[in-house]
Amino acid sequence: MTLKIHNTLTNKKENFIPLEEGKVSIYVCGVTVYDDIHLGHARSIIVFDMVVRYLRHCGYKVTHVTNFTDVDDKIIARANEEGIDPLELSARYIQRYFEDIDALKVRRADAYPKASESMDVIIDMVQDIIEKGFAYVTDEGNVYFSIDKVGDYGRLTKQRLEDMISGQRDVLQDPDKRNPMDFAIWKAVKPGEIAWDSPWGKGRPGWHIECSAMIRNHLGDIIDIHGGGNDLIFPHHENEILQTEAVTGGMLARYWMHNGMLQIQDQKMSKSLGNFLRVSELVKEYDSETIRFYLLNTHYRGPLLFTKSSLEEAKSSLRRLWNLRSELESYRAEGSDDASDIIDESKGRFYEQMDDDFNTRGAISVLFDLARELTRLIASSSLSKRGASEALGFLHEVDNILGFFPENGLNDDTSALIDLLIDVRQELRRRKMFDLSDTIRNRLKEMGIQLEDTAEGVKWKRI
RNA sequence: GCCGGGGUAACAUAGAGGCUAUGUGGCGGACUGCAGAUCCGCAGACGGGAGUUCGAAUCUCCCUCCCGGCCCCA
Repeated sequence: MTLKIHNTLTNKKENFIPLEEGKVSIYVCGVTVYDDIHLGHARSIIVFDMVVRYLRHCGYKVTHVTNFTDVDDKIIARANEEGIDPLELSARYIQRYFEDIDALKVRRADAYPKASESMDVIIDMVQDIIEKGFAYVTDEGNVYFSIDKVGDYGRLTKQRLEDMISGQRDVLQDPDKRNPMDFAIWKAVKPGEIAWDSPWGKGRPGWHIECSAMIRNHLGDIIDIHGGGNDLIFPHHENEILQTEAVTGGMLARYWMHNGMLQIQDQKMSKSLGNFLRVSELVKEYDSETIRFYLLNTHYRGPLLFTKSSLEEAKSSLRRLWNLRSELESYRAEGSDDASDIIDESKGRFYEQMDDDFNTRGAISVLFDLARELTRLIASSSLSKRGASEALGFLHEVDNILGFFPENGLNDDTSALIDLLIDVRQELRRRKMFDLSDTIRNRLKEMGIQLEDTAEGVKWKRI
């Protein structure tokens, strides 16, 4: 079974073959840090967290780099509003970013380079591009990448240059640009802006160059996977390709992966549209597992329309899987069925789905099929101990990839107290004092402990 | 205008020529003091039209609607 990845470059699913056997380098475009991250960012972050987790599960040694754009027009504007230093503002949101992704159980990347701390490599790269004849310096100290120097513009975007020009917005163009499609790789300083010294005078990097430079600096000339939201395909990723290729003469990334947009009320959720849902708010209301489940319960490339009720639905669905785990953990009967055929088949199907361009939705369906089969065996006490622990092991594997299960249980003191309450309640029930027994159950439920009366005795779990 | 992704049962989503799709919700049943959980069963589908084929939700063409991108973006 080989992993297939949909490559935006070719628009096809391709067998994944890393440059160096057993190793994968992956760069995922991060955020511009001038505000809190929203659920749309979380989708991208969690999708690529899953991708990295899965690649590691497959045995690859993965190096994952994600950047922060901490020098940018909007950061400067926001900082000026607040009357603080732009880097102070970005530092604040970087810290919040980490708080948010930690709350979502996202595993940290191996490096988080910032534009502001990568000026040397950025300036070197700009210089290199100029020297190789792909960029020019204007009198005002702007450096533009010259579109006319490349023969095949639009490889990733798959559009002809003329078509893009005709669809262009009316933006104020610098008259010094030789071609309106030329883009800035270095911007000359304007009054009140943060700036760095460069051979072309004071200024700051263009948006696209930081990624090209940081990729090269951290991962080398060519990387295996480059990821990000599909709103970055043009112009950001297109231009990254041009810059890097101008310098290295080779390709930038072998596989380009782009996640679909999260939509809310039929529009893209976006900071600039102001229709966003902060992750920091969301995690107060929903556990991270539910949010992850919601986001991964659809294919990463498709659009996802957000509604509150679909998040509620994700919550109910996920509880089913949690229930399976706690049933397996507390399983005490000694049946004879190892369920090895069911478990093996589920594993096979699960990984088949994951290998098919990370089809988490399909993989999740397999989990529910398994849950039904297994709970049936549990209910009839025919599952063997061995089968139960086998199944639990698989759920553990799944959790390692998808992050769907919470940390286990309560400490022993607490569980001893719960057991005591259960004993008392059983006695009350025996005496048919149901109002009191129900009170205990209700109060425990309020505390997040669900009691269940079953044929095999009383079970409890966290909800 | 150009490029890309979509339209699947009440809802959210997989699937991609013939095989009972998954979840949530609904209805009926089993279990229960009640609740919960779970199991069993039922209903319900592939935007519209033509074509290819023994057979199309799946392939081809046309139409239609939605969303995204076209230098603010995950």
